[in-house]
Amino acid sequence: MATESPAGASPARGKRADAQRNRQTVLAAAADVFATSGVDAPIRQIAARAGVGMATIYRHFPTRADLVTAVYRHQIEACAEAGPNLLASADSPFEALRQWVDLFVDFLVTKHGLADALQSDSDRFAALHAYFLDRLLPVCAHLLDAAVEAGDIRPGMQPYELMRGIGNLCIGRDNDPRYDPRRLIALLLQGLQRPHAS
Amino acid sequence: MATESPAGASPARGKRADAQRNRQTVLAAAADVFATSGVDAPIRQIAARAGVGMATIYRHFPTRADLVTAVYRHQIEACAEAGPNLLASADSPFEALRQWVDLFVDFLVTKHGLADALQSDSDRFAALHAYFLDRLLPVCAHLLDAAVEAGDIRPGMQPYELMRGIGNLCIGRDNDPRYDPRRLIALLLQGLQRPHAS
DNA sequence: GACAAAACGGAGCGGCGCTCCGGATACTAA
DNA sequence: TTAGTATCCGGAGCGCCGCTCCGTTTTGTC
Repeated sequence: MATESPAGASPARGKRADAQRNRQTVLAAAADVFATSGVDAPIRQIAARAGVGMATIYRHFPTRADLVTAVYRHQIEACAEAGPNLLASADSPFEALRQWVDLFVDFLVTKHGLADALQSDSDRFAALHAYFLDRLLPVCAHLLDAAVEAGDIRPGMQPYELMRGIGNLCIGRDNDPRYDPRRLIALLLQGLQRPHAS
Repeated sequence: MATESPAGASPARGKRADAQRNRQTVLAAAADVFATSGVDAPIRQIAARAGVGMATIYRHFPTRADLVTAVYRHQIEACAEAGPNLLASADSPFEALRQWVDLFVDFLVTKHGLADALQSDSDRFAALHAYFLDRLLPVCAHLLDAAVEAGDIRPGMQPYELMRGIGNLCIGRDNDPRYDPRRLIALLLQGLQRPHAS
């Protein structure tokens, strides 16, 4: 499955030893810097943190999106894999959807500027956007379909629109007590529910 | 009312004639450039368009937010003033709220990158954020209160959270048929409605 | 140990935000 | 009209950033 993934996964096979080492070093440094300065942090800063030249970073991760993707790959995968599990364990498909959305939101909110980057109209992050969609859209679609089929929500909601809406709501300064994306997203999901008395 | 407004309104009184002329020239150029290149367009570009030095722009509009505010001031005011009118003319307070939100969304969506700027965590736009809030938050609060009092929606929604949520949903590339912020916002408002059968 | 392929590092280029200051310009008073 | 001055203008210049190019170093192989 993961012998030779396409977008900068871990193409360590066949690479020189120092290249592999540097790749890991850069990844660790980027994770640190992203956590403190956000995913928009200057490449120079990451390079300095890693004790490495800038060209090395660009060589391993041609686009900023590639670097961000690589740093958060595991968590995105975990989120994707949680979908089917939740569907099996939750009381209802709608409850599964709600829990999955919570997972997704928690992920986005705890990463400085990740949600911003996801919706940025700058094409610097296009690959990141694409990766999120490729990986998470099918999961979301599956959950939505299940909820529709169970009669929990009414049909018509497009997965893409829902995911972008959720992502958008997570944009902004963190830790503002006046704004909690979770409350609005809960409202959104509630608006999605099929009225019980119709 | 508007004899001497605080944040760069039209402090033309007492200024030299050329300064007033340049102010208008810059405003017109900025409106053009914003429309084509978005509100993040380089200051140099606006200066060139206006046939003016950069320092002239910074002198009249110290912050980018001041320039953006000045360019869109009339439309923001119109949106603010529409609130009470809609409340008087609509069939119900909730309907007035819905129409006002539509107005607000139309305004945001038709301005390249305005919504993005509003929620940007960069403090370059802090003043813009503040101006929107100062001007529109009371209107939104009034509409919300009226709708709550009429029993249209349930209480508890904070105006600030609603406005930021709407603003956030408007972020992103324009003219994507797969994503229409209006649909999600309609869903949000629907989730806000008091269930008719309790 | 020698050799070539692979990888590295940082100087350098263009673009941008913002400031600084010598020069031009518009008002005022005589 | 003219002289004088406060006001305003313009763009060179500084620092920061993304990204690339190329001389140098490291690694693996024979």
